[in-house]
Amino acid sequence: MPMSLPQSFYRQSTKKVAKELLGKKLVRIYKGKRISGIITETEAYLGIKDMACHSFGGRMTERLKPMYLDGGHSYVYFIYGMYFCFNVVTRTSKHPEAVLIRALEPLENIELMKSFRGKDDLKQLTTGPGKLAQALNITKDLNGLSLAENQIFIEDHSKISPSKIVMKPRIGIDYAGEAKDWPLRYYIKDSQFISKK
DNA sequence: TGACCGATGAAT
DNA sequence: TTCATCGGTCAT
Repeated sequence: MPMSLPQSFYRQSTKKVAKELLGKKLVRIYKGKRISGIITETEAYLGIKDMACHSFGGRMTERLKPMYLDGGHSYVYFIYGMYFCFNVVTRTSKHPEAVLIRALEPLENIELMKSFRGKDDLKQLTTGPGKLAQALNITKDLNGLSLAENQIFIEDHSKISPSKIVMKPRIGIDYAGEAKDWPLRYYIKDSQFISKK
């Protein structure tokens, strides 16, 4: 029986967590059913010194509260008036950093994902942060939760060797000054389930 | 109370 | 490459 990752996993450096989340399984429990996928793409957001990060400069508002929880909590935010993005909070409450989950390879209850997405194409179900949130029915209800609880959590699955991890600049943050070029986007080389090529 | 805008997606 | 999109956020 797989177990969800220990709290200690999330309290490591944000870059390390972002890389090591690749190959692990994101599990959402919906009405008693498991909806899951293998994490194929992530992005690290490095807190107060990272202009692309919501908590840049130490900003602290109602929306950002989950980022100031200890590592191992969820941070779900709403964007573009229609999508949710799912993040894993890292390190400790003194460091408002997180990892955005950008893409999954569908695994369990794929039919349920198709119905939530309103699409049949496997490649269109979870290849993007907004898409995967929709496929797993992730909404604001799941914001600020401990990943040790049983609504949404992450299980160990397969180890991705460093040679299979591609590093690139992050998506959609052109406004972020020098941080826009930092190679904080990670994905599994040759995976068919990536948000952009 | 309301002006502003985005860690996107889909179509082209 | 372009653009629809609109609720939430945050400063007032």
